[in-house]
Amino acid sequence: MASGYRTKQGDILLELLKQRQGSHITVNEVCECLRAQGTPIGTATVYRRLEKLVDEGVVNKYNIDNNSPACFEYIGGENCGDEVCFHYKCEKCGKLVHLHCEEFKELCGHLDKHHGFLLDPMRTVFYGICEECRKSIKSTEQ
Amino acid sequence: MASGYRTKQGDILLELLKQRQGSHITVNEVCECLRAQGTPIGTATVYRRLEKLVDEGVVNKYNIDNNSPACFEYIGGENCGDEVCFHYKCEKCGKLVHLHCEEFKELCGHLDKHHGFLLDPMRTVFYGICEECRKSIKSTEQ
DNA sequence: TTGCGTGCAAAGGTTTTGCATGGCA
DNA sequence: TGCCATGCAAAACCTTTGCACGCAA
Repeated sequence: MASGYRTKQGDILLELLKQRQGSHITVNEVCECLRAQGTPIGTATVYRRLEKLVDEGVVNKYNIDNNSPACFEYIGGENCGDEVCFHYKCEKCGKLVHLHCEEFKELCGHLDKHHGFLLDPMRTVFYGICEECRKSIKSTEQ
Repeated sequence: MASGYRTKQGDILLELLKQRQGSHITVNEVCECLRAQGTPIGTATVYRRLEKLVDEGVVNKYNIDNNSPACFEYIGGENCGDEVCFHYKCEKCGKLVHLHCEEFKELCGHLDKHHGFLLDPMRTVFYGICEECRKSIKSTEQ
């Protein structure tokens, strides 16, 4: 899976990502963290390594907005187990949540059979409003 | 609904968007089209007007990638009718396609009932590989 | 006349790229 | 030793912002 040379920087980056498993981190945050802990890595290198990790399926990349930086998250092919794993992002509070649900297997099957489209759950993010924000909106607006 | 002054540029932009109904267009493409037809509008103005139109619900904005420009589409509250409208983006050829399908109503309903999540079809994009690219991959790789 | 809309240019921020250097195998 | 990875700086790109001017109401 992993191609190319193994480098110290690669290990450092992967270690940080693993520590942050379950949450998301931007390239800028990665660089700041590494600088703070005394193991700085160049920005370009971080981008290049992350791109490879995304290709390998070890890391997910989320494009939340066009103007905010991309978010990365370690998944290691394990986090979501053998279930199909989706994410949804709340447009109000910004929360990103994992979803494990059989329903989505059906969705994948449907897209495959009826639309010829092979869905990539890793990269697909549902946008909308989460339960908590819906409650707070209701109680505020009325 | 529409607030503020009515201007010539606003009419021109809206007219172009209506002509492109059913497809997507970037800010850059908008500017080039208008320049080509002899009615140029400043880039900043296009951004500002589109932002308003998005707020008014007349136009949809899709952030497909972090590095590609945002796509805009005229809907006028009508285009997708009462159907739920989704998009999928091919990770290989970059194609962005509309989907109209009852299946997604069920998906919305499921997310609502079982996960408390109010899906925003306007902003949700499915990523994966389209039919044509799947065929070409098969014939190329093997 | 008032004040929003426009257009130009500049700024802001993220991501990519070129090139010389350093490190892995 | 050969080649990929790294790091710095510069470039590229999309989008936003400041400000003076023009136009709608």
